[in-house]
Amino acid sequence: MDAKDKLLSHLKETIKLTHEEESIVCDSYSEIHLKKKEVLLFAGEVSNHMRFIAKGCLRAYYMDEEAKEHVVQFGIEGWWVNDLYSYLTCTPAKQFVQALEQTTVLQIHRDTLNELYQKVPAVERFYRLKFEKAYVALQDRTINSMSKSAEERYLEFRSKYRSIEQRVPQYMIASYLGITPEFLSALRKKIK
Amino acid sequence: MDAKDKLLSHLKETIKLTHEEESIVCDSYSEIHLKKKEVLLFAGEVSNHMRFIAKGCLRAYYMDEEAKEHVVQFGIEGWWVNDLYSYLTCTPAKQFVQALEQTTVLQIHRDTLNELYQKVPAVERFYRLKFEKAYVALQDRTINSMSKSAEERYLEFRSKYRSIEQRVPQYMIASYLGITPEFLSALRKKIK
DNA sequence: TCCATTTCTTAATACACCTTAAGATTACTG
DNA sequence: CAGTAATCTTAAGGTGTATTAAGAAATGGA
Repeated sequence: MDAKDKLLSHLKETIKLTHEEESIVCDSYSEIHLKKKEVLLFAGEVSNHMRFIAKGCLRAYYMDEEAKEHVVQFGIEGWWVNDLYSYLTCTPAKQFVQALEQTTVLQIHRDTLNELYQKVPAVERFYRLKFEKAYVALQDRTINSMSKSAEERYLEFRSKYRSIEQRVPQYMIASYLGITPEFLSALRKKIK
Repeated sequence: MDAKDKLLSHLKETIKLTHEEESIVCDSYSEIHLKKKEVLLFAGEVSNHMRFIAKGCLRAYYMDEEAKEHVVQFGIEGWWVNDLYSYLTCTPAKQFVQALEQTTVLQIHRDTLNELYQKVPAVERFYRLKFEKAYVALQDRTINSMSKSAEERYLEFRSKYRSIEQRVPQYMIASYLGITPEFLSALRKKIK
């Protein structure tokens, strides 16, 4: 199954599309190939695309004043990864988006997407739901990180994203959880 | 200026409305009066309304497993406060919304709002932008709470929301910042 | 296959923030 | 205006997580 088929079947989990609409949709996205470690979006640029992972693995992260990296999100096949903040507000991104493996991304420019909303209204509904879910996930994470211990957060991450845990380096998981790699290592030892 | 005028002028900061549209909009919202400490939304209920504060002060908070309260958001005149998660997904709210002062709220039911989107398309745009901003604010907060010390977060809160700081109890600010009231008290002493 | 790089672990010490408990203020309510 | 409730402060001692430094293990490139 090629990248565009993956996108179509992903969309069709949520909305219905006629054959004609399917081809309009396909024509609107362009396919990007990334090597491991390649950066797709740099902080400082405006994120002008919505991005779908057809294959591979990405992370979004930002750098604080002391140049330390903080992982905000991981994504694998079937996920959307972006600096939504930047995309939605047309302001410079605070986050980088980087490939952690060789990765295929389908992306659509904001202008193209707005045209697509007109041509295929169901797509607007798809993205509205997408933004809502992004909000919900973020809120869960905020509440979580403020009220649970690092150990609880790690156990939750593990049960929720087992497939991701096995694909990305531990020090990035530590960063995602908001702890140091040393402390995560200690936690893992303790839990086992 | 009465409550509905406040809502209208708030909307008109972002979108344009004809006189006819203004009256359609006004008819869609209902006015609620709350006493201090009164709860507008209980965790467990589905939040079916978008809520605008015309006067007064609200907080949104949730309770963890140990029945401790965590303040998620404050709001004063001109703000929207809600459990957006619940509203957007029609699932039971995790948060309570409670008045911290005698408060006037204008609220619109989801069904009424969806009808209003049809009648006055500019309103849909208003809310789309509202949801985007809510996302952005939440992301800022998440990043903030994970990468900054309590002292930095407090100083930032103070400069950003001076008007709120003066209206709500310190122990709620501590809760919002994710620290204990005792520690906030110590911070304040140290800073002065 | 080997070397260089990346990633993970261990352990000692340090600090940010919490817990508990008590008392001091301040704000409501009758 | 007093009494009670709500809020804020102080202080001692404890815990979770960070920092630093070093070495061990895994991975990738030549």
